[in-house]
Amino acid sequence: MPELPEVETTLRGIAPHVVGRKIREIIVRERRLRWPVPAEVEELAGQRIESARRRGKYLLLRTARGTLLLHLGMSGSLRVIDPASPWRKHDHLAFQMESGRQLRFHDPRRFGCALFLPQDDDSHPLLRDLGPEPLGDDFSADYLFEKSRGKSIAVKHFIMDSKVVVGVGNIYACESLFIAGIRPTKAARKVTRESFSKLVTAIRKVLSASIEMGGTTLRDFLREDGEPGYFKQSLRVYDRKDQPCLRCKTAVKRIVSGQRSTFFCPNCQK
DNA sequence: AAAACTACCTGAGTGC
DNA sequence: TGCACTCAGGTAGTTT
Repeated sequence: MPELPEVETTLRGIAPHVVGRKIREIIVRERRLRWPVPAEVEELAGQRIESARRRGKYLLLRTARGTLLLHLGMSGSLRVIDPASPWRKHDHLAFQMESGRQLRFHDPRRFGCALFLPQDDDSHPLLRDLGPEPLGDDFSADYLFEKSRGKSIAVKHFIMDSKVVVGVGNIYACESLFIAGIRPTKAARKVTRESFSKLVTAIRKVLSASIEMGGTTLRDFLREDGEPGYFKQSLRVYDRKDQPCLRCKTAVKRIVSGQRSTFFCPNCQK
């Protein structure tokens, strides 16, 4: 599923094919995404895409007339393909570029969205309250420490809150907490500055490593689904219930926290 | 205000 | 083989 690294990979993959290029036609086959695709999206036909950027898991393609905001939800993907490619089930949108290439949006579960923003700034409600980028300078141990004071919420849930920091999904939250040696259920307010320091390092490490893997699949993902199958191999605790902890051999535990599967080593994570 | 919970959706997997 | 069921996931929106 598209986590932050995969969205970043998608951005890097599509950018050369869309930035500086004109959209000839926009085809909407299924308007019922998370929110109905507004008519303004189709009105971007004829516009040139001036830039492409990512904010959290949102992709923003700017034109002189307004900005296209895309989110891949849980099952979405964007591919640059030959326009003659047959429409697959769940291919909902297509952006036919004047270059001849076509950008196609595929999303079985339709948790993704395609919206129109009048301006390319972060004032839109979906972007306005987002926390810092985990790989940016504003994300630090001090920031997390201050932000978490007085919060009884589980630290795992805390770092998965996009108002706290963007792009940390269930899998990366589990992995980062394992590396940092922090129990996922620990109240955020009880996590020390030192532990947050380890956590920040861990989050950066996990995301960066994953982006690099995404980089490896960059060439393939234009053709295939872009699902990096080998990412699973590098997971340390996620989906490893009852298997030995890679550090101490204790059986990995699976619990449900905040209605999400949570994996941790009861010995290494205090 | 903060925390907890719900809804949205489909495909994969499981058990009968 | 097929049916009924559960689960996964991001996040906006609602309820406690």
